[in-house]
Order: sequence, then structure tokens, then C-alpha cells
Amino acid sequence: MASRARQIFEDYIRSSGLKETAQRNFVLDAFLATNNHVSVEDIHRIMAGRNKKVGFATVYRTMKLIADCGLAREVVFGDGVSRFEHALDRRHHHHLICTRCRKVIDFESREIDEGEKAILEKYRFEAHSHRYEIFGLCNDCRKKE
Amino acid sequence: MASRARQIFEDYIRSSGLKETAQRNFVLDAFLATNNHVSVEDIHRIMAGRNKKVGFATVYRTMKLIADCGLAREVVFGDGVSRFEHALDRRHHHHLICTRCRKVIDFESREIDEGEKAILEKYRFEAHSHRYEIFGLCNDCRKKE
DNA sequence: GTGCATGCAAAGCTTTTGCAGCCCT
DNA sequence: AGGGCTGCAAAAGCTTTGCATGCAC
Repeated sequence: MASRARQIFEDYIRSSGLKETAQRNFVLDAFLATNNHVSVEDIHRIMAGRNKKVGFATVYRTMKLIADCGLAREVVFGDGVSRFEHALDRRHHHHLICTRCRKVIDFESREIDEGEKAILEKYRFEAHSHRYEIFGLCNDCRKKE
Repeated sequence: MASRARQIFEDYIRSSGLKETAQRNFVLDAFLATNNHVSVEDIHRIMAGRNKKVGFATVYRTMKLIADCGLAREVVFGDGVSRFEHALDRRHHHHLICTRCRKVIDFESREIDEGEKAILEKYRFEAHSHRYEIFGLCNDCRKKE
């Protein structure tokens, strides 16, 4: 699947008249190597560990490309840092965020989706994107308390 | 109700060993005069219009106090600006945010609340706070399209 | 009188932008 | 050969902090 992602990225680069560069591929590989919710700093650190130093500006610029071609989705947890999660073959979901260990659990809920649908109809609102984030303690951290 | 808010603020100030100052009251009054979702800059502008100039730093510091005593709740819509909404006698709710006219509509949904409850049980997660934000076009802006 | 509060400016953070030099095509 | 790409540094925005002065108690 990583190779499929690379194919999508390459196609996007080509069809947009952009150029395939080593840096862009390093950033994509670093992102694909992660599981979830990485910040630009995370990506930068991963590459540094691989001796693939790329400037922060380039990481920012490349992550935008990766998001534009549908491989990543930007998520904002409200701590002033933007993060990216995988979007390829990934259904839309929401997040449980542990404020103690910083773990993020993805969830989906048919009931919540139905509730949203009802709200949108009630207010005749046309949704383009949405996010539902629940902050608190995960099960592991509750046990440790 | 504004007077009740002022009472709560005054009690909080006194019981914390802080000092009641003209600036703090100006900020509180400016906040109480608003309806919804104001940024620090909004507060500052309102006071400027009343010829009550207070430094930005003081507005930031005072809004934190107002939130600490339960009169305001901080909300983050992901555009890099913190905003505050009224919290006194205000049930928890979520937001529909029009990306065109920037209007914010509050909503509540029993169905969504139930869905959240089920998710929390499923993951044995202890929620401390949550937010559900739906971005898109409000009814007025849809008509104008 | 003491110590917190204020205001200004400076610093902090994350993210964006400008620009000279570099490299893909 | 040419124009996009990179990296550095500077800038931009929002928010916080340090510090001298001022004011509440």
C-alpha cells in the first residue's frame, strides 16, 4: 500500500507539472512510516534519524502536497500544532485524545453520524468538514491513577 | 444576569487574594456585552470603542481569570485564534461554523450525546471535555451561492 | 508600605514567505 | 537552458513573559 501511495503522489506531482525531488520523496516516506497524527516536527525528526535532513520549510510545503493529493488529512487538536493523519483508504472518523499520555484513539459512530445528519437538516447547513474530539483519560491512564 | 456574573468574578478575585482593578472590570464588561465567540482582539476593540484602552497582555491575563471562574469557556476553531464563549448557565453545546460569513451556530443533540456515551463506554475513556465542530455553509450563504 | 497589576516591549512558537543558488526535466 | 525547488533566514501572527512603574489593599 505504501507503493500505491507513492504512485498516487508521483501521479499528482507529474499531472500538476511539478517536479519529483529527493526531498519530497523523503518526506513522503517518513510520513508513510508513521501510524498516526504526526506533526511537521515529527516528520523532520524521523528524517533526521535517517540522515535525511530536509529544511522545515520544505516539510511544510511537501506535507501540503501530500494532503492535496488525498494521502493525508490535516488535524488540529487545539494545542497550536498542526498534525497529519493518513487519509488513503481511511474512513472518516473522530478522536479520543488522552491528555495524560497523548495517545489518540480513532473512533466511528453510526449514532453520532445520524445525529449530525439531523442537525444539518434542522439548520439547513451544508457540511464540508467536521471534527469531533473528546479529551480525557484513556483506559490505561485511568488504571494508573 | 450580568450583575450575577460580576458578583461571581468579584468573589473569585477576592477569594483568590487578587485585586479588583478598573482594567479587569472593563474586560469583564466588554465580554459580558458580547453574544458569542469573541477573540481577545474583539474584546480589545470593544473597549477601544468605549475609550477604555487596556493593553493586550492584560486582556489575555484577564480572560484567563474569567475562564477560571467559570464565566467563559475557551473555544478553538482551528484558525490560530483563541475565542471565548459565555459559560454561565450555558449548557454544553457544539458548533456549526460557516466558512463564508464566519457565523457560528450553537447546537445540541441528544442523539450525539448518546452516541458519545456509547463510545466512551466502549473504549473505557473518561471524558473531561469535548468539542464537535462542523464547517461548511450556513443556510443564508447557501442561498447566496 | 507591600505586593500584585499594568503596559510596553521583547521573546516564544508555529508557520509562511523572500530570495539566491541549485537541480530536475 | 529554464523554471521550479530547496534551504536559510527573516517575517508574520498570536500569545506569553520580563520588568519598571503604578495602584489596590
